Amino acid sequence: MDRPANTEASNFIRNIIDEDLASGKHTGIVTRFPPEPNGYLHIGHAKSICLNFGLARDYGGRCHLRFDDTNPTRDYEKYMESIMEDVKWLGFDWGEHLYYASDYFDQLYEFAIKLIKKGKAYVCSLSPEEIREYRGTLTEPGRESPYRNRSIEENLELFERMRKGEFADGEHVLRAKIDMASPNVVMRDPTLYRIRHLSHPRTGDKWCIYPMYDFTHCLSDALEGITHSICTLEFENNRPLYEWILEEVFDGPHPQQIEFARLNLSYTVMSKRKLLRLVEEGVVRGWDDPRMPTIAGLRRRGYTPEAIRDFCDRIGVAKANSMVDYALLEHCVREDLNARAERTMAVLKPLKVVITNYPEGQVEYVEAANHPQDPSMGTREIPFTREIYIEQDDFMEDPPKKFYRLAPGREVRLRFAYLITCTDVIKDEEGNIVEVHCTYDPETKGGSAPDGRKVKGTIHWVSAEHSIPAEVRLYDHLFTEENPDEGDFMEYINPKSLEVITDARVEPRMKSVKPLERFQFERVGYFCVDPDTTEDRLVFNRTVALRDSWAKIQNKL
RNA sequence: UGGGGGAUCGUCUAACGGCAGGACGGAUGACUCUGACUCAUCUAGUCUAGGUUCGAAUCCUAGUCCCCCAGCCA
Repeated sequence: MDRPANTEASNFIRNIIDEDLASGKHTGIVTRFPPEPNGYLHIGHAKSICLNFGLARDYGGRCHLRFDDTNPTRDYEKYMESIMEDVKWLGFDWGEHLYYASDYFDQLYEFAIKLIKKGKAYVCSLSPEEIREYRGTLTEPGRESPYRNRSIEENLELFERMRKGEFADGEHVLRAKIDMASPNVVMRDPTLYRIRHLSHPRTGDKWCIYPMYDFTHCLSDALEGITHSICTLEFENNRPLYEWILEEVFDGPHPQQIEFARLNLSYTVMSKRKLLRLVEEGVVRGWDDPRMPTIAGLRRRGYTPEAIRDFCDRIGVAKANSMVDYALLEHCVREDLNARAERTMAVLKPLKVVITNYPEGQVEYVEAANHPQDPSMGTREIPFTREIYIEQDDFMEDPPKKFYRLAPGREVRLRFAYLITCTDVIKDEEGNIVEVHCTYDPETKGGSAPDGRKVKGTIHWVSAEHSIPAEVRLYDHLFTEENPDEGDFMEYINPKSLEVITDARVEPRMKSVKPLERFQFERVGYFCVDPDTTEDRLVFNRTVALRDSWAKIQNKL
C-alpha cells in the first residue's frame, strides 16, 4: 500500500544539490539528522527526518543519525531509544551510521588545541556576567576581554589544566578570537568550551570540559563527511561561525550549512519546552497522548508513517516562516486510511431500535464487505436481530428537509441488512427519545428492494444482543487558537480536546483486535485500538473523523 | 537608527527574464448500500511605489511589514 515517494517535488535545497552535483563540487551527498536527545520527536522533526533521509534516498547518498549529546545531561539516554524507534517507525534507516557527538570529544579537543596554537582561541577568565557585559549589544560593539591576549603557551597550559579539572565550573572558558566589534554577535569571540564537573551519560567522568554546539556541530559534520548540513532558520546567524571554525582547523572538504523554515502546525505547539509543560502539568496524559503532535502521540492516535511522510512531502521546504493548516495532515491520513483500513460498524451514541415484525430470538447473518473498493480484503458475517442499536444522530423526530436518515414514517437502509420503516417513537416521562420502533421488509435482505424502489439513506447499526461495549475517545485540537504561540499558550487549551464515550457498541468481531490496529467505523471516522485495551475492555481512539457534508448542511440551516 | 533572513490564491508551495501552476481548504454538481470514496466545474495570488526590458513574481532603486540574533543551551 506504499505510495511511491514524491521525488519530483522541487525545493531550494534540491536545487542547490542539483547544482553541486552538476558542477562537480560533489559526486554524492551525505546528510544527517542530529537531534539533541532531550525530548520526544514531533511532527516538526518528522519534516527534518523526511527531508534529510529523503534527500539521501533520492540522490543515492546516505543519511546519518547523530545524537547531539554535547552537553552532559542526565536524561539523554532515556530519550535515545524512543528517538530511534520513532525514526524507524517513520520508515527510515541509518544503517551503520549511528553516531554520537560525544564520540568526537577527543578529536574536538585536538581541534581546540590547534586553534589555540594558531592564536585563534584563548582561555578567558571573565565571569559569565562579565562576558555578557563585554559582548556589547545588538547596536553597540563589544569590548575585548582583558584575557584576550594571553600567550599561546599560557592558553595551552590553562586549557590543559581546565581539562584536568583544576578549576571550578565557570572559572574559565575557551573562546574563539574573532572580532568583538562584529555586527553579528555570534562572532564576538564565542565560547567554545566550558567547564562542567558533571558526568556524561556516554563518556562518564572522562571530561569536565565540554564543547559548545557551534564548535561541535560543524566539526562533527566535517568528520562524518556530511556534504549538506541542513538546519533550521535560527542558525542562520551561526553559519559564519560554522564556516570560520572549519576554515581554521579542518583540512578536508567542508560541509555546507543550509537553513530552512521549521514546521508550524495550526492549533498546536511544537517547542519541546511547551510540550514538556503540557505533560508535566497534566494537560495531557503523557508524551504519547493522542492529542500531542509527537510521533509517539500521532502513532497512538492512529496516524500511519505513510501519511506523515506524505504530509512532509506536501508541505514543501522553503525559507519563509509559515503555518501549515492542520487540515492537510488530516487529509493525508484520511487518504491513506481510506485505502487500507478495514471497515466495521460501530455505534458511538446508541439508540435502541426494535423491529417489531422481526421474530423474537431469531438471528441471521448478513454479509458485509470489509472494503468497498478492495474485494481482496474479503467479507464478514454480521449478526442481525430484532433489537439493534443505531446512532442517535441518525434519527430525528422532526427532521429538516435535507435530512434523509430515519424519521417517523421514513424508510432507510440498514447497511448490508434490510430496509426498515419507522413506525413509533418511544419516550420517557421527560420527553427524551428512548427507543424507536420500526418494521422491516423481509424481501430486502442484503439491502436492496426487489421492486427496485430507492431509499436515499443508509445508516449503520449493530445487534443489541451481539454487539460488544467499547470505550471510544474522541479528540479535537489541543488548542482553541490557530496560533497558540501568540500570547500565553496555556490560556488557549481546548477544554473539549478529549471526549470519552464509555458505552459505544461495536461489532462482535472486534473482540479480537490488537493495539494499534486501525479501522474505519463506517460513516463515522477512522479509529485505532488504544494500548489501554485489555481482555475485557476495548478502547478506541478516533484518528480523524470522516469528512461530513451533512454537518456542513446542518450548519447552514 | 546593528547584523542576518523572508514576503506568490484563505493556507502550503512551484515557476531561475517568456502562458502565474499544483495541493489543502471552500463552493457547486455527478455518482453512491458509508451524506465516505471517486469524478467534474468553480473559487482565489505575485507586499508597495518607481525603473530596466519587446516582455518582470523573477533584474535594479526606494519603501513597508514579518522572523532570527546580545546562554558557559541547541
